[in-house]
Amino acid sequence: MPYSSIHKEKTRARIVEAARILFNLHGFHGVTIDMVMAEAGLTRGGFYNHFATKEDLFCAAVSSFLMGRGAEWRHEAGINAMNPDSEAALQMVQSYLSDAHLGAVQDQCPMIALPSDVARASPEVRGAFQQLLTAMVGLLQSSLLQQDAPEARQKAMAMAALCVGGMVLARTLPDSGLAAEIRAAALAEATAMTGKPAE
Amino acid sequence: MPYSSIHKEKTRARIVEAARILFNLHGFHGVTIDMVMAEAGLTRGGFYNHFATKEDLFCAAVSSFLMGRGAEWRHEAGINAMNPDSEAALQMVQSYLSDAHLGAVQDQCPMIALPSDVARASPEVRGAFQQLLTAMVGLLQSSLLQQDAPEARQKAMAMAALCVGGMVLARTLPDSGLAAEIRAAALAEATAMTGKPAE
DNA sequence: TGTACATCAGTGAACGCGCGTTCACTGATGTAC
DNA sequence: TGTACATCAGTGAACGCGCGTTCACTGATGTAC
Repeated sequence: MPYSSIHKEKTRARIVEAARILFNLHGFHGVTIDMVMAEAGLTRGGFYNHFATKEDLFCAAVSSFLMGRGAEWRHEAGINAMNPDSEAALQMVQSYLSDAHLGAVQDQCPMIALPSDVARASPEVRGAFQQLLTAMVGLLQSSLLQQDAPEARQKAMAMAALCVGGMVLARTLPDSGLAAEIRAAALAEATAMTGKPAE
Repeated sequence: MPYSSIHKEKTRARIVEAARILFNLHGFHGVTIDMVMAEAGLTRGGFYNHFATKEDLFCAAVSSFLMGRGAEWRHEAGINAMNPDSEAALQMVQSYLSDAHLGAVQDQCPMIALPSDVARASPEVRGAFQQLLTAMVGLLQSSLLQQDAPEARQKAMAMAALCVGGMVLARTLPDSGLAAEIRAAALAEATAMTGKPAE
């Protein structure tokens, strides 16, 4: 058994991380296996020791956000189901719709950077995408003051749609002033959903 | 001057229409010049009599939605700035988030079908995309009861973000039940924004 | 402890294919006479 | 009115390039003795 058993895992993780960043920047078709492997400090041919196809890599890259930046978010916000806190939902929404999140394309949520790429990808990739949304909705719902109210799930879903929609639009508009206006509007309405009792 | 002067225009329009549909279905990179020209009943080489590059075609295709299905929407809703009507905004939101709009990928709004493709395209394409959003926000704002209130524009923008975000997510999720839930949540919250006085 | 070996992660050249774009050409059609 | 001509929309073969994937090979490293 040459090479320590964790050696391959580490290499694989490096490839996935490089891919996640490059896909965010250039989209699925704009990234080549060569680019990914070079960014990971490797050469082309070795790729197929780790993944069967480019689409498998895409799937792994989308998934990886959940355990990477996604986990940071969970921690930053200090959210858990035991500690409902409307501030936590507010912070998450603010963070998601922030200048920083819009500017740091490399570390953006794939739901913003890659939605139409994923929509046309395999069910596996779309499943990974769905996990991101499910996690986000769960996080938002668990941090709503009235998290057990029947409308809580609905509100959490609408907040997620506002966040993703606001950011997808902001990322695409060439007029950054208009983009900022959209994000501000989404933030304001999402904030309104955070604390108010369900009607 | 061989061929009537409108002959070329008609051919061009046929190419753009074929492109709009194919881009919606397969994305920018998933569509080839051959596919577009064949769909328009022409052959490859003639393409460059009408467009300088594939990206020019993309721009024209995105733009064309505004005068095509977009105009229908304006008409269907019977919206104009002189006749503010909260029903009109409601109808538009319902139509945008409807099963029919999700299912008819061919005629979908490009903001739903192509956001990440456009985000990585030229400023011209992004400008065409921006016109779609501007039109949608204008339509929504002009149909709000309190359209002159300072918050009216903010509400219209948030409603647009909800509509686009809800549909982008719904189109990408593999679980159609979850997708329907997201659309319903977006619709419910957007509806709530329609009629209530600004707070 | 030291050494030969077996394994397999990684290499890099090559394959096959498809795509955007170019170009010399054809032929349908409006116009001049 | 009829006909020759000029124009240019449309054709289809070809070019050049890049990409996903394959494959025979290499060499670093853990293990057996």
